[in-house]
Amino acid sequence: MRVQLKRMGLSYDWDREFATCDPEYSRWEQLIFLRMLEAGLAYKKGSSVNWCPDCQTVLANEQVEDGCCWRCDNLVEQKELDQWFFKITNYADELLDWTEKLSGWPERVLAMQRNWIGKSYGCEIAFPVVGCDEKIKVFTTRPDTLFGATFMSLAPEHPLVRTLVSAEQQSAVDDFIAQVERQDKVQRTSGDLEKLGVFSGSYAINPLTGDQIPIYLANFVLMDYGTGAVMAVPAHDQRDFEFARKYDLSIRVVIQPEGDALEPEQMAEAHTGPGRLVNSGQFDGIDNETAKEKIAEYLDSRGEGRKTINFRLRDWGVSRQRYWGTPIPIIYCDACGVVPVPEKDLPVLLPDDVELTGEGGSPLARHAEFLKVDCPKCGQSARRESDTFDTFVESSWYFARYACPDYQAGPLDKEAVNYWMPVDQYIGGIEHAVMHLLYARFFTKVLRDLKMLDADEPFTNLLTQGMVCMETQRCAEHGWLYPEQVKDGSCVLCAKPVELGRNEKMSKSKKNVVDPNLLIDQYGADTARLFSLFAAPPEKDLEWNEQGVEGCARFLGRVWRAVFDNLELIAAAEIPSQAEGSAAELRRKTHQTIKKVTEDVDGRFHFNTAIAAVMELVNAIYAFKDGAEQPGVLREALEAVVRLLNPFVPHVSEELWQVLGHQQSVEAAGWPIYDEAALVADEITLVVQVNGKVRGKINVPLAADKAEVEAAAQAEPNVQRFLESKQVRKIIVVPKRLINIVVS
RNA sequence: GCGAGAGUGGCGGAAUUGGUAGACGCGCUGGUCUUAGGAACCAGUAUCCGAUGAUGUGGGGGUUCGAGUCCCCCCUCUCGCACCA
Repeated sequence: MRVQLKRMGLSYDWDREFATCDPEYSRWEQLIFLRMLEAGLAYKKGSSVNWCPDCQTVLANEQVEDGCCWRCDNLVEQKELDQWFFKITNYADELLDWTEKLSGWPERVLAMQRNWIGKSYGCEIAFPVVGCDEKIKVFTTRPDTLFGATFMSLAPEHPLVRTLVSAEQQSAVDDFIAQVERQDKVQRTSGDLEKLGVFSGSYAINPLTGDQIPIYLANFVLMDYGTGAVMAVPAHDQRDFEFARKYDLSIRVVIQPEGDALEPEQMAEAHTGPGRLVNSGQFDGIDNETAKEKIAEYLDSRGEGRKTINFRLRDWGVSRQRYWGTPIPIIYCDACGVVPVPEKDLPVLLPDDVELTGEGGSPLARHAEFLKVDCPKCGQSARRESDTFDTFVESSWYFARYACPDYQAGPLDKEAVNYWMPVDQYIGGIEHAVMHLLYARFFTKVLRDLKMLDADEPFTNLLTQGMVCMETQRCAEHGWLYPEQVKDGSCVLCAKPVELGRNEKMSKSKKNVVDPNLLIDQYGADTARLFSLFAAPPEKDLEWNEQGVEGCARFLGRVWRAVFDNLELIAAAEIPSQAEGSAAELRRKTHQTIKKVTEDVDGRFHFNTAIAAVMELVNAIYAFKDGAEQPGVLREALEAVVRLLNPFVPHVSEELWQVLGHQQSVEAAGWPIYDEAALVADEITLVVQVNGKVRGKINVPLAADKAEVEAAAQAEPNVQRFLESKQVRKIIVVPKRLINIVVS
């Protein structure tokens, strides 16, 4: 990896290099964990967790994509396990608030994070159960519809289900739960799943109407959102509406939209929009937004409910049953319980003699020597934690450690970290929008609260670069083919015609890949660099295209020849401070290009247009025929090309800089500065429009005033044709750009 | 369903503040040089028309002297989230 990065000529500060599996890095990571433990930001609890049977490990919610493992794409199961968690929910509000302040981040990443955090304002309401002391708590964002709650839906996993089921309904409920359990989580949350439920046999009491309402179990109610119980308002919630129709439950309209009169029997769908309250006792006539407040206050005053805020975000489960990862520095003692590893014993290192059987399960859990440890408190024999941290923990603070990679006295040298952090410009793929980028933000806030650094946020500006894509190719007999396995549209193995597939992200599995080493061997690192910057703006996917690569190689050849072909001519030439005639034009182009490239690169990252501008300058150099008269201007132009290209093609530009007669590196020459005076021409071309359509162009002196410009425009022969027998009503002059003559 | 983004030549893409739409590159066409060209250089290349010109940035309206750009409605695509109560 390092060799390849160097081969591409990338300028990393290798002095700061470290690996997150270095013992020193583990030591400080484990120390951070111990501090989090003391601060109550890390805790252990038994819960239902995401389990990937293929990886044989637990996954955080963020790491489950469409019900599948983010790494291996296998279906994720639920499993009851004791796991370590980080209290990211403590920071839910702050993480959310800052999404409004991170102006240097792409909106879609912020939107994904907001979505993930999922803050919603609502009300928690306690429903008494008939013939039982228990109350069922529900979370709702619509307390205004409480009078319309005609039944209740519980998640099948709800802890009160066992208490609530009546003897008559026992077998029906058991069947239903078994049926739901058979469905995996993807099916369960797929949206078009048929809504199914079963009556529990018990009734709750609607605290406002006093009505007894049946309690159902429903497959669409999720235990891990809200309280796992829902007050069902069929008239004003589509899901409840469908459920009520299916099981013939009563529907009560409590919100009437303006100018309409809803009747339960005639409704085809729930009314979820605004309106005024009806059938709602003392709240009748109030608009529903106001009613949300009023009813919440009323419930609060009677101790039956309170306003709450609910988050979708769950705490970050960090235990992994993998070998590769930082060991969690914890010891379990029969006498003392959960004991943190003392600081002096850090780091807890992975044993280097584990057996990787491939059978699954953590190899550490089977490693007797690793597990065996004496309790630091009582000295009796105890057992080490065999789980390791999610590797996202490592990537959550490495950027801060880069500020002080050799610091010995703690995880972070606060002074150095405060100097470097936050990172001015962070670059990463969009795939980490709600994993790495959320965890890194969380960790930064934790480290701040642990007084290890001062930054609130880790990354001021974020660029989500696109992926490199290429056409896939497939042979009926041999499957996916590497590009070099295709000759003239046929498979080299069997000569069968090759089917062209979609443009997809380069991946080994689909064989649509380019080997960087071969690419560098054939074209050189500079061509590879130039193409990847020129083909598309960095945030877009890059379509790899062999002909485009060749075009870039061709351009570098053109630059090379432009220098060598003119070398003799410019050998003794000095850079001029002004020029005449065609040389003045070239000089203007040179300085305009310096300006354009500077502005495109600095902050805008529009490398493709910057490179295009240099290409224009090179084209102008080829078109320039008066080099013999003013060789200094030619030298200036060629040197500008070389200097402007330096960040993109460092090897070629360094070489050419020497050829141009310089002793020092082109980098030492610094970035070129444009001469403001060289940008302006004496004469400028203006577009003349008549009624908004281009009818001609005129050349006028730069200093021409408005009256002169107007006169010249109207004198243009082609323009005159369109002015004949027309009345000029208005003339708009946009300085240095155009004139629009409005006629009737 | 909700949220975000996008839709411009044969292709990748430009147009930064409302001011010449299509920069630059690929591809294609023609030419020069050459034994040869898959090298290099030059010219051309949005569409329609013989031409002055007309049309043209997913579709339809609007604001404006002027709209790819601003506003409204609609269509399509990509990404993310999703029975979130």
